[in-house]
Amino acid sequence: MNFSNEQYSSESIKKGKILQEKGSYNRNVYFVEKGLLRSYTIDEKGKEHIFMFGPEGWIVGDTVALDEPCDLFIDAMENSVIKVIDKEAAIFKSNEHNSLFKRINILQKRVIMLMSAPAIERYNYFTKTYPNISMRVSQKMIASYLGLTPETLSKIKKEILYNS
Amino acid sequence: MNFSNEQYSSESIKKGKILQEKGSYNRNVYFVEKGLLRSYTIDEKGKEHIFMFGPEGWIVGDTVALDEPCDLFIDAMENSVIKVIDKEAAIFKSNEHNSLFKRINILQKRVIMLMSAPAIERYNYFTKTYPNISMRVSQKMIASYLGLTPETLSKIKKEILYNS
DNA sequence: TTCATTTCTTAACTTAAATTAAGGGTTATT
DNA sequence: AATAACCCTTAATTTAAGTTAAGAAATGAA
Repeated sequence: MNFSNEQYSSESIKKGKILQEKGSYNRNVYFVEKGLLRSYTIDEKGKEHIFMFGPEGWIVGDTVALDEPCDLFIDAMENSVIKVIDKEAAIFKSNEHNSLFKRINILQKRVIMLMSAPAIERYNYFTKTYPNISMRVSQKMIASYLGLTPETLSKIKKEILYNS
Repeated sequence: MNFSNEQYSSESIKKGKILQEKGSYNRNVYFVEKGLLRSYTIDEKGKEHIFMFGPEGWIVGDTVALDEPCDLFIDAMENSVIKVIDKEAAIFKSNEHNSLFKRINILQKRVIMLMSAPAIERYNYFTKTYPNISMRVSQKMIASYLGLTPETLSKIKKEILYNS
């Protein structure tokens, strides 16, 4: 990675600040120094689906081609400090290979999970993978990330309590 | 990419040949010169879920770290000609950046689809994205890729006929 | 502090997709 | 050619998750 130092200047943004709108064109991605970003879609019914959380050290961005409209909204879930990075620089220069590779792996696991795991296992997988994030966001947000409704998530959590 | 020429020698494999088993360790990925590969998981119930199809020009591989067991099986769906490529070479050398970037984008769109789109839209998305592959594989395989049962896919196709 | 928003939980009901099962059609194999 | 193996479709039934609704808890704002 190594956007932690040099070259790019930090920017403080407030909770709720929108950094990218779905359908817009954006040459930037965002390195999170402090705080928490998220990327998400809104479907035809107006329902939000969180694609990724971006806590400290993460890069949040849309991997759509530079000349195509974005698939995702990006906003701040907490007051945050970020660095705005040119997408091309993030991809083609620097030692980003490893990071891209990790990103693919996370997505690979996520696709497998979404296709094959029932709600309860998705939740267990999430809490194992992101123990720190689950404390910082609402259940509604976790449900949105898992592709569930908050009601279903609530029901599942009760089940987990009883069976342990 | 550019594994089409030089350096790596081609290998002919028969339909059904297994190139990677879930849980094994594999330093290789596979460039498809001719034919069709697939990567897939098998869940606890024994059900297959196709993760990706790999027609001509694609690289099929597991993006898990080198020292971790693979998440996916890989096998040949048609008699194929492939090049076996060292995973590290594929990632860290050569002009793979662009390819990795595209791969992430495909996965990004797939995650969004799996979270937000009902069965019928998943099918429509698939036929648009892979018009050539849908002729070459069974409906069972397409269903597996979409996270549906063959029965559901059959029902959906009938609906599409009636509403057009 | 009070009022308003948003969040979480619970329950009844609905719905989309899975499961099970059976019959017909293809393709492959001996 | 005959048999087996697999594939596709259809229908009945079940199940997991979504929807709707309403009240309690928490959070935020005036």
